Amino acid sequence: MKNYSWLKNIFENDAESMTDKQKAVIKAAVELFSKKGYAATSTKEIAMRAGVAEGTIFKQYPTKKDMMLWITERIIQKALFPLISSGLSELLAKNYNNREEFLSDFFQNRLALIQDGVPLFRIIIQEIPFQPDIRRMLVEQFKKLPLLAVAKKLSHGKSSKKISETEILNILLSCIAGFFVLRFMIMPELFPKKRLQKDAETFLKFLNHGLNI
Amino acid sequence: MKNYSWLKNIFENDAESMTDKQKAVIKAAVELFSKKGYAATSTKEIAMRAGVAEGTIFKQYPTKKDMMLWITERIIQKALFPLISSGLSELLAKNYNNREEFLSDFFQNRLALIQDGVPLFRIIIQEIPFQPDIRRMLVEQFKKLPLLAVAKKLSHGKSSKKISETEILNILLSCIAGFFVLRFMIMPELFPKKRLQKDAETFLKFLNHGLNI
Amino acid sequence: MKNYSWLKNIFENDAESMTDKQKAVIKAAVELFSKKGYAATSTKEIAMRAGVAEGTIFKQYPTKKDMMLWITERIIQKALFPLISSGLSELLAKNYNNREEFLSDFFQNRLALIQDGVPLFRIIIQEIPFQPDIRRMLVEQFKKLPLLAVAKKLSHGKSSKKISETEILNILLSCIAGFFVLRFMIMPELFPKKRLQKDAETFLKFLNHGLNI
Amino acid sequence: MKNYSWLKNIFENDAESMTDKQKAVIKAAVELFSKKGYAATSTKEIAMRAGVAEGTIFKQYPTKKDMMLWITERIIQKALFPLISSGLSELLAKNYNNREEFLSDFFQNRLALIQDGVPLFRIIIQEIPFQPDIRRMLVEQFKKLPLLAVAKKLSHGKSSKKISETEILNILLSCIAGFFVLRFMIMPELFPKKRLQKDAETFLKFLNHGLNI
DNA sequence: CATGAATGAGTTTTCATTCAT
DNA sequence: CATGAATGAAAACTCATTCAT
Repeated sequence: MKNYSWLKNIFENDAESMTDKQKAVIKAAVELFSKKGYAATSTKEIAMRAGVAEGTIFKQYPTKKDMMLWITERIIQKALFPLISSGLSELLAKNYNNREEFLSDFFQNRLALIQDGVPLFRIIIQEIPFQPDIRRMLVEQFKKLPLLAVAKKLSHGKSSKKISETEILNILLSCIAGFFVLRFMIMPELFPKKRLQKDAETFLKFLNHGLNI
Repeated sequence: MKNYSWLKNIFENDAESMTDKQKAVIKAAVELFSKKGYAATSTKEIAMRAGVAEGTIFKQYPTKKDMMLWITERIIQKALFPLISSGLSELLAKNYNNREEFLSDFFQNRLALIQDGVPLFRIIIQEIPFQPDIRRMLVEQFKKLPLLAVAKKLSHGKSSKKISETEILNILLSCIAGFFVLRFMIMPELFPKKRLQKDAETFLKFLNHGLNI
Repeated sequence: MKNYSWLKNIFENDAESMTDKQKAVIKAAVELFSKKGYAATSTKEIAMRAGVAEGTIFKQYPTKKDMMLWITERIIQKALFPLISSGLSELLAKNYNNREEFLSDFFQNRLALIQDGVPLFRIIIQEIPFQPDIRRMLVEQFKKLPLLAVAKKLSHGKSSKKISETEILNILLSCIAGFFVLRFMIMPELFPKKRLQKDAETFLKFLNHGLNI
Repeated sequence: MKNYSWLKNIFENDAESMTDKQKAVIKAAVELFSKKGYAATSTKEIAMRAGVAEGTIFKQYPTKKDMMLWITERIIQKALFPLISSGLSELLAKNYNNREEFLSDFFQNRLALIQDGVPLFRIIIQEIPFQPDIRRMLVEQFKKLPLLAVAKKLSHGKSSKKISETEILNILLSCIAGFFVLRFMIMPELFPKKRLQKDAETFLKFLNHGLNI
């Protein structure tokens, strides 16, 4: 986990305003929150892992919770949101012969990035049920995405159109969320990473067929 | 949440060996673990909500963690496992005209029960990433189920059979997990309960079509 | 200071509901607050002096401030207020030949009690400027006293009556407060306790003459 | 409190050796010590209010306590002592017809100055019980004053001379201390500032009569 | 002279757990 | 079986102070 690439994005805007120690604190916190959960991680542990004094943490964030909210906000804005939205407009503009090709483009490009971001997304998923703030932030960010346009594009398959775009979206989100949550959070032991690529392909075909309701 | 029906199942085997106070402790713990998470719930809170003295908790379980493991074990054995397995053999024995009917029978019958058990299942989902014990228990229980038989039955549709039964199972579990996790844990605000029944029907149709890979 | 008699009054209503350890906490806190001030006293110090664990303190009072307010409230209600009011109605009912006799009765009887209560009153005086709660409590208690009646009695001397009863009261309170604050809080070194009795007598004569405005 | 005039006196000797920032630190410290007390004021707060970095404070004074002692020393030497002594020799030299005139001159001239200095004197009064250094300093300064001469002058009224000059002094100090401490520290709410002038006049008359023991 | 990041000892407070009653 | 006072270790957080820049 030492060098997962999303981390640098987290500091994007603040790269210069933050010292190395401050970044080390965030890195340590992300790693520990991801591994043990927010509530089960002590500030002392974070400080030790970051190689700083405990007081240093509280210079940056008034409370432990503030730190967690800063982190989750950045994860959503700098890792999760870009992951979903990057190239979405190009994707939508492009003229696809069929839906499977579209889905494939959308999905496959993101697979490696998603895997890389798993430690970050675990934090979001873990804290979402307890932090309305995070839920609000997520909804806000999602509203900015042209998700209905995507759904519209997807409904232009052989579908008999009895199903609304919102419904398509819900189904898609449910399935994709399930695909990753099950594999990376709930039952990682049951899903070897080697098979991920192949599983994803099958899953895509399934999705494509499914949308022919 | 006052009287969700699964709770009585939890005490099934121990109904007589447990006093009312002991049951109250478990009930309070379940409610609080579900609402705030295990690590963020204090034994003092549990005692207060249960209306017992702090010491009473430790008469039944030597540690807080023991209590949690007892609870999660019971949830898996008395609520989650029965939920999935009940009537499964009858279902398998029955001769279905088509797959959709089978799926519908399987799914619809369980919808109300699932909703009822949400507070219990939340605890499992929340603690799974941090407790290998729970993961192990889950895998063990699942092995007892004729899931592959179900998958086999499902593959006898119009499917072109290019897809293995294990793959069908994985897809099904992913989608169903996603359907409920998204709705009951991650983004409850976005999915009004009134629409649950209708959403489930659409989702079923989608699953059925999807399996025609 | 080991056994100043006011302390038992502090526990009056709660004597049975409080354990020995709880009382020891209060005693230690009173002594330390009086000696070092509230803000400069740590809960660890209090616990050590009381011979209890630090956690014990917080079983009784949610915060250190709560403990201080409980203490100050009791001091006002069980030590300061009774000190002033005790026997006041009898004093007022009695027929005095002259004012000096009245003042003398009022003052002299209280001298020993005041001295005894100094450690308690120091806490009040020290915290009053920073705690509006205490000021409010004090005003409330003082309103219950027949102070204007006392002032009236005092104005029935040879006074030419150009001065209102409220003014008499203010003067009296100012002087008496000054007498004790200077001696017991500001400059104890300058006022040997041996001379207190004699000083008080002179002071009384001065007051008596002064009221002949 | 923004511009109370005594403050400039505090810097008198050091006006040139101190930078604006250093003066701002002292001003902020005085205001905060006066409002919240020394022990309850953090150096961070002082730095923020002064608009300087935290480190700046420790360039001038090695420790927080040193700063407080510097401040209290200056208050005593540059505000409290001059307040009492200014014009005292002239006052003593002057030939007064009666004592009331003398008292009035002494008292009235100082009323505005005292009011102005209240925030400064509060610090002294608050810290006196806990800082023997301050008590020593105060006694030292007071010894320089011709207070006994004042007392002698005051005893040359209609007094029957049964009372010593020291006793007169003690009485006077007690009463004056009480007058101000009650009004400006203990119970400011009960004494509207509008009435201060009139109250002082009555109080003076009372003092004058009182000294006719 | 001034800064502010960093420190680490100390403070208040929480918490799971024990045990005498 | 149940209580709740008591514990002490650990948690979150504060603070005066240092030091490299």
